[in-house]
Amino acid sequence: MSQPDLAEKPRLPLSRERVLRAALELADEQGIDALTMRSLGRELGVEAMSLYNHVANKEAVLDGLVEVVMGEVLEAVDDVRLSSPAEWKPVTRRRILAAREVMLRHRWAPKVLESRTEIPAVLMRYLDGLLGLMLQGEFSADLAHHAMHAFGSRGLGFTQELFEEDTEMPAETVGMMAEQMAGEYPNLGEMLKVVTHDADTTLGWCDDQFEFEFGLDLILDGLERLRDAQRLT
Amino acid sequence: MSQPDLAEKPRLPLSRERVLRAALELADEQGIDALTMRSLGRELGVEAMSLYNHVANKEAVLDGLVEVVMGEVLEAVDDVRLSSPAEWKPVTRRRILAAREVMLRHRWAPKVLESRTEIPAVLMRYLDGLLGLMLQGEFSADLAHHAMHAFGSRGLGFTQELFEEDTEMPAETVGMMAEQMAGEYPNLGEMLKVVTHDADTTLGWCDDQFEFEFGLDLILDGLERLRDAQRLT
DNA sequence: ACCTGAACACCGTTCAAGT
DNA sequence: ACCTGAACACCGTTCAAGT
Repeated sequence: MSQPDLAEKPRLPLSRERVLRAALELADEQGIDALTMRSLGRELGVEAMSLYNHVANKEAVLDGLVEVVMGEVLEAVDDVRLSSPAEWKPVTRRRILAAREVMLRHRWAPKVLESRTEIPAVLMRYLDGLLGLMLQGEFSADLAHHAMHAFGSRGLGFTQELFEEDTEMPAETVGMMAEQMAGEYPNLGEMLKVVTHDADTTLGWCDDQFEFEFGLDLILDGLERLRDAQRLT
Repeated sequence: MSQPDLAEKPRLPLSRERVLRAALELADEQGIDALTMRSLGRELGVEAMSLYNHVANKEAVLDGLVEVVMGEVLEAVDDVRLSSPAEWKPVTRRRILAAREVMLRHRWAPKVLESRTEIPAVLMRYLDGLLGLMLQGEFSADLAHHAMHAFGSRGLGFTQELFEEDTEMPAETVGMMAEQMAGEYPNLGEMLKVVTHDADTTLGWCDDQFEFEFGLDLILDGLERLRDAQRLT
């Protein structure tokens, strides 16, 4: 057919934008390991090699994903000015939990973020905003600096997960596990026994969101105390 | 030569032990990315495929590395019994800093640990020990549970590094960077200016060990406070 | 029982060739 | 200017063949 392809799909041209959008979708739906240049090409109905016309290489794709995700974070937290220093704690708390919601939508994001060799500019922007809250909250520059380190990845809404989020289990099952475990791991066994027997205790087994907020509040409270101590001197 | 190889090196036979020792050395010296089945074979003067007679696959090698590293950690921290509950804080602190020393000797360890899909038994053993200290310190099972989550990877002596440890810089250089940065990142710029001008402030620029201990103490202090509050009820 | 060589199915990426 | 096909240099791993 020498006719111009009237019947064919418009097949909008490739672009960095489209490549990144496809990459995001792929990572969200199939995980970051499923994202290869070849699979990404397939998703776009194109050979893998065509992608190199729009992105330098795979690292550039990952950099782009970080930009997109951090963009979502920055959008979710754009309230910056405190009307009073006292607002520091609740505002910071809200901001970090908002960042966390974005991270939970893109579970691969922490891993990709961690794999960057240069600090992405979007991350700098976010950290600058977080630091701004501390300065407005009347932290000294020095204490604010330490605070940023103390937050670590928690400031972005995630923690290093030492073990995968387990599937939900009925309290009974956990109780049985406790029995089994008690032999090799006496303290874990004992803890599990108590935690699962008290009904009024934190529900069932590890609730990641609860634990995240627990750790976050521990740090926020500690920092506030240090700030107040520093003010008196 | 039909003679038996008297002159050749004894060439002690391969074994899981030897494979792991070579892997450890390779990872320590050249980084974890340089550890491939082929490079590991080369190190041992053998084809990559021979390794499969002694380890199931590459994942098994990484599992083995975790065992070795956590073994070093467990060795470094075998003091367990507290003579009094009050000892909880200093002993826990020492234990975690001892674990950190091992991690600093094997910089790839956090990444490998994080990549395990099952919780390694050696890790469980370590966590059980840490939990034991908390229980001896008269934490309730529930609070001890939350505390373990709050520690996260810090309990093992490392934090998620959002940016690589920069090379040491003279204070002047940092000062210049601050000027440059102030445009795009006003809060970071301001912080840097102050931090680098105060001579009596925390030395120079980010001291990782200092920041780690700062964050650790923040958590330990917070936990102790919660424990004492819980005791009164 | 252990080691090897060739091969397979995947990567990311280069490059000359097509349109 | 953009896309493609063949190819290269790497992975981890399988398997039949050697000793």
